[in-house]
Amino acid sequence: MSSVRTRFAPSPTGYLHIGGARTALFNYLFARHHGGVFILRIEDTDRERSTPEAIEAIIQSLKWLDLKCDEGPYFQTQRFSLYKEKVQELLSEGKAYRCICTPEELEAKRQAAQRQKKKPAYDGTCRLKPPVIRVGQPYTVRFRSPREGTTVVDDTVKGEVAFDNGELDDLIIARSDGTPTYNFCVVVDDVDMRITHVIRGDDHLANTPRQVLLYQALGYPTPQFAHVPLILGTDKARLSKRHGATSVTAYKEMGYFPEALVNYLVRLGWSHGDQEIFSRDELIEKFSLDEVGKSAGVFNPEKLLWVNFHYMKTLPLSRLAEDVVPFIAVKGYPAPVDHAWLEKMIRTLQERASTLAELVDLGRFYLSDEISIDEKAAKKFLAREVSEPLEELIQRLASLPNFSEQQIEQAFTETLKRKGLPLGKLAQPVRVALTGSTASPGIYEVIAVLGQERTLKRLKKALEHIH
RNA sequence: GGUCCCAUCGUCUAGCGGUUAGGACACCGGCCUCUCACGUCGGUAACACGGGUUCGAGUCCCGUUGGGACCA
Repeated sequence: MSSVRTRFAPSPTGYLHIGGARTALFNYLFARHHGGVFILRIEDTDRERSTPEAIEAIIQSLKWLDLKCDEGPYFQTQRFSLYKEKVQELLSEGKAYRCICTPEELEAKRQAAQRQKKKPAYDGTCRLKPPVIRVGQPYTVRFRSPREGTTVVDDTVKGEVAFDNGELDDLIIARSDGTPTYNFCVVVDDVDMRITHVIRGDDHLANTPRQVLLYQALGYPTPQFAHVPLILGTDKARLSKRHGATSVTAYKEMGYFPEALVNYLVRLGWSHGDQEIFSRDELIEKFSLDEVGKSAGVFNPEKLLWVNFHYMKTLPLSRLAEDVVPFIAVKGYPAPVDHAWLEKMIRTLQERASTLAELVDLGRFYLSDEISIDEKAAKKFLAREVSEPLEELIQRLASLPNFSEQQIEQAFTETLKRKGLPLGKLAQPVRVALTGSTASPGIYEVIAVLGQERTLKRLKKALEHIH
């Protein structure tokens, strides 16, 4: 048994889609699990719609998700000579034939067939009577598909799926300009790259019998197929742009972690008992096509958010500090130079933010001194009766030798004891004064992170506001 | 329209002939508490329908319905 070789073969017509990312992930995990090889092949034969930007975006997204390929990227546009060679081979063996029917004729036939309620398949004019081709006359090449019998696709996920050969008409494998067509290139490439397991979206299942026939004609064994169910939007239609963000890039920009996206995506269609969170090593160890479900799944952004939140709480602070920097920049805040301070700040916020973008939003009062104070909060908490305890607190905080959380807490309790107040009576006004809002991390933490100077400045400003 | 695929809480899913049908997200309560969260405890909520097979079907078979994909 030769070693496992899988491939991910996207068409570079846009950003890497969530569904594509999951297909890539499954291929990657399957290959890694079996100690095999994961290959990236760019299917860029549609020159109209393929762009270099899309190629770059796909490669970058895979890199971000940490799905490294062992071979490739290969580009189909660089492999035309191979396809042509294979077309010639089928032609010379009589397994394919030239067809001079024009698009107009074909269209007319199709319409005639539909009028008679027959299936609009190619009628086989040139298959039955080999055409005489004049010099320079354009022709397509069609695959001579068997008329009788059935073709069975052995699929790891779906089981054995039988197709009646009578339903399959003679597929065009080369267009009149000589370029090969999709199904043909796929088969030739998968053969040439010695792909052992074709793991791809459900949407390719109906194409598969044609490909199986092509394998047979070319004289190669078929790989093992595994068609994984599609990802749907909330309305149960195939996930697309109109369902909102669907590209990997978009999630990166919204402040999601690659680990979270991978973890969410792998569980959409695959499960391992009741386990929800998997490390990369666990994924490689546990992933199996046997546990991939058959039915399509609805993409649930809220669960993804929860998974991301999990990683927010568990990823090391140094990593969070590194990742959050670009999100601070897009908001226009100055980048904190003190990495240790950034980590302290994040520690107070990480169990309150689900994304890096939200982290920055919640931490805005740390990142800028131009805080906007919520009017309602100010009215309620920055009232006259707090001015006395606030003044005392300011004095105590100002005299602290080192500004530790413990000392800060002590300053609070002593002030409160003297004034006979519960903590809430002082904590909330201070919170509003320092953060502009009634909701924030623990007040001692906030003060410790802000530091003595900034804290006193804001508290004094609030005191002025009260008077 | 033809061919093919699919069907357990709202969503992701466990289940592989005998279960009080389990977990997770979301939602709703209690506790914790300086606010917001985290955490924790508990709750609402599902086998699409109809026939079989079987002592016994969520589980096997057939049909219906519904959804999806591909081709045109």
